[in-house]
Amino acid sequence: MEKITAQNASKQDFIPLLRGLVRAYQAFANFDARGHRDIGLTPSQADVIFTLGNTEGLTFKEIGEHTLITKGTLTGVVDRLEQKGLVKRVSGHDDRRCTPVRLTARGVKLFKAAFPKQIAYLKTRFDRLNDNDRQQAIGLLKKIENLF
Amino acid sequence: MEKITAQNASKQDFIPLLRGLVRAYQAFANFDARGHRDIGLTPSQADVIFTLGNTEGLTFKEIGEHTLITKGTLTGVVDRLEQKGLVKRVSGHDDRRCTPVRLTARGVKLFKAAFPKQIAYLKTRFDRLNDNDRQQAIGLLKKIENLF
DNA sequence: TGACATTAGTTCTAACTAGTACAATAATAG
DNA sequence: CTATTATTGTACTAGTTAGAACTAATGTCA
Repeated sequence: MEKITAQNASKQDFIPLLRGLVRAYQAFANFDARGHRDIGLTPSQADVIFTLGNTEGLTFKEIGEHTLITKGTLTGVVDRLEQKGLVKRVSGHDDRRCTPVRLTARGVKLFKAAFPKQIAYLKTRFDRLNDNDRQQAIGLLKKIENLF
Repeated sequence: MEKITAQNASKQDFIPLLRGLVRAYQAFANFDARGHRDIGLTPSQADVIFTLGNTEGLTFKEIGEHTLITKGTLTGVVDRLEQKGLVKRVSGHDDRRCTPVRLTARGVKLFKAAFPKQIAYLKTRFDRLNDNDRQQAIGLLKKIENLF
């Protein structure tokens, strides 16, 4: 139970875990982003398109909960997707504060082409991890998420 | 070996792992950022200050390798830290392309106060994970990093 | 040595990011 | 019913982000 100082702080037992989490995430995120770039979408834009796929439209709140994009950011992301003609804001929700967002015909077309392609692209790498490791990792990552 | 379609793509075995990784990282990053905000630093700025602590100065390349901040971004981060008087660019490196960055006296003072505090803050949460889980997670995260 | 490639850091751009403040709407309590 | 409170999405800000083009300095090789 030694006091933490500027000298010994880096030697805490949990630091390798912290660094492992950051590096694993970054490695994945960079790889994922390379796939999106071929489609002409940013990671956030792809995240929204893929979330809206196979739905009849979702509100900003729902999209945000699924993608972890905060609402202030989401306004801009949806703006750009709307400019590209891939989604549209819809009116007529029971709660008039809510604005559902739907894929346009072009958005659906892009979704159907790009989503399976991106999943297949990711699968080539994730498949290198065996079932046992994968299951263990899922459990441990859930525990880590719940620490915070 | 079924073909991946827009319908079944979300049901691939690796998706829960992908989502677990993203959510664990985000939960950690948000918690970490709350700690930095009390110091008046952004996560990237804190990352640089903490990397420079206990060194005689590091080049942009070295800082980038440690923090995973790309060089284009790092220029701006160091600019702002220099404006705050926390770091300074130093000349005199053997390789005249290199620009070492050092903490100023104020930077050292901030580092010595803030670094142990942030580590202690993170430790309160990471300590809730037992040794066995931590060791397993470190190994699995390394495997995940190496997938990409 | 001279041509060529590589590396370090800067500059610029488009986009994302969290946070705050705000307006419109809805829910709740008295 | 009405005052207060909470929720939804937008506007705005400062800062981060990756990528590409660029300059200066270094390394390589013939």
